[in-house]
Amino acid sequence: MDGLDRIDLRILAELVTDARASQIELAEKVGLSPTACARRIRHLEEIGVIRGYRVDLEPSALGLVTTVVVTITLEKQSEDYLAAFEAAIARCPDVVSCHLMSGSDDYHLQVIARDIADFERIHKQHLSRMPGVARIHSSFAMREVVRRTIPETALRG
Amino acid sequence: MDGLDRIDLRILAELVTDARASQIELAEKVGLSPTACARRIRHLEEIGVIRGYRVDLEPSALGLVTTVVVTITLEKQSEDYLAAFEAAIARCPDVVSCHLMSGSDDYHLQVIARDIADFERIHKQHLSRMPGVARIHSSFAMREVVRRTIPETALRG
DNA sequence: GGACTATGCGCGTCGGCGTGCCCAAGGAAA
DNA sequence: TTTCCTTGGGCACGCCGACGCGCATAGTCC
Repeated sequence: MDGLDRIDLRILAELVTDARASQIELAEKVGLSPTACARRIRHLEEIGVIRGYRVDLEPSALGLVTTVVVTITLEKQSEDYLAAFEAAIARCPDVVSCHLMSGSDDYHLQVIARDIADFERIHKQHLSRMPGVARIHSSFAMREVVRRTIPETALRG
Repeated sequence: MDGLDRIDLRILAELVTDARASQIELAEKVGLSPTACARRIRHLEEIGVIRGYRVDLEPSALGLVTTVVVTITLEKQSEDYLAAFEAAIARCPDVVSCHLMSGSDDYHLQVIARDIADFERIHKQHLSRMPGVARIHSSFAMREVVRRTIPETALRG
């Protein structure tokens, strides 16, 4: 991975702040000419560091104020059980993150819903119908303290 | 919040896919004229639905392959304990999400590190020094199954 | 029927972006 | 040490396209 130098990281840091900055603005901020800057960006896109450019939406402004942390335990942790569950969970549109955890056969999910009633719907329609599930445990978030897309450490020269 | 109609949601869905699409491309996809489309986007920015535009980076391409779910319990849950902890955690650059959970005095965090050794550094330098912490429990993720910035449900007409 | 909101069209201006070429620095080999 | 080659940066040009404005219009609510 690490053909990235300080300038690349600075470019990425700027694009995290504002992905719509023109190459000219960008070039000024990182101390490069626009063409050199453009070349580096294209390179970062080609090697897959940059996956794309997305709008950053405010969930609460869309009525999504209920974050739930869900822990799911499977009945068995055989390959096919894992695969079946993961295929199913990937199709659940309310899930924003899902990780298979080590040290147990658990999955950790984050689900975002409109309210508690909406989460009940998600629970009934999706979570409780997942294949091979032994146990589901849900915890509601009262407040969001930190939200980031990537650790700041990653973009420090 | 809900002055948003189907067209607004379609615009947002397109911008989640590609925030660099020109207003002309965008307008075609949602079936509007460019000017009308631009007006709606500006409106969405003004009312705070759109927070900004960010590059989408691939953490693994930056060497960040270790996601850790951390649960932290405070000694006391008084106002000042919570405030002190939250101020401290917001300053920790490796934390990508932190929620105060209901039903207990726990915080749920997601931390992204380069590797296990890097997480040990984070643990020593930051987590174990947080004020008012009684207990820290860390679980390592083996695989990322789902990653989204916002539930797909939110943008369905 | 009047007012308001939102759309569509056409225009002009402005600025971005990409290309091609040249230059400087660093490394390797003779 | 000298020379060649490669890598990355800067400059200048020209084309193309986006953006924003103003106005006319349709649909809607009161």
